[in-house]
Amino acid sequence: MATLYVGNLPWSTKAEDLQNAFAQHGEVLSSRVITDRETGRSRGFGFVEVNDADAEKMIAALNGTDFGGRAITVNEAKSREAGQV
DNA sequence: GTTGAGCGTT
Repeated sequence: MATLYVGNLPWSTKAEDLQNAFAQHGEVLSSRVITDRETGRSRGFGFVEVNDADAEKMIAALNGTDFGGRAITVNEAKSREAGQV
């Protein structure tokens, strides 16, 4: 699988919103919206875990597209664990 | 009741 970074999200975006949007373009394994740990507010970005074979297509399909009124940024995520070779 | 580049949590 692959992890996708999703940025420029509206404050009101939820994990299920990402899952719904990405599921239309590929196989979504899981999704997560990053919220402030101390306040609980959305940080305006998140991550979507998808099938590795569909990751590129989903990035191309959703990167720069309108989401809740904002053009979101979608890229392959780089992070703390897993996904790095 | 806010903000706007950036890469999360066991």
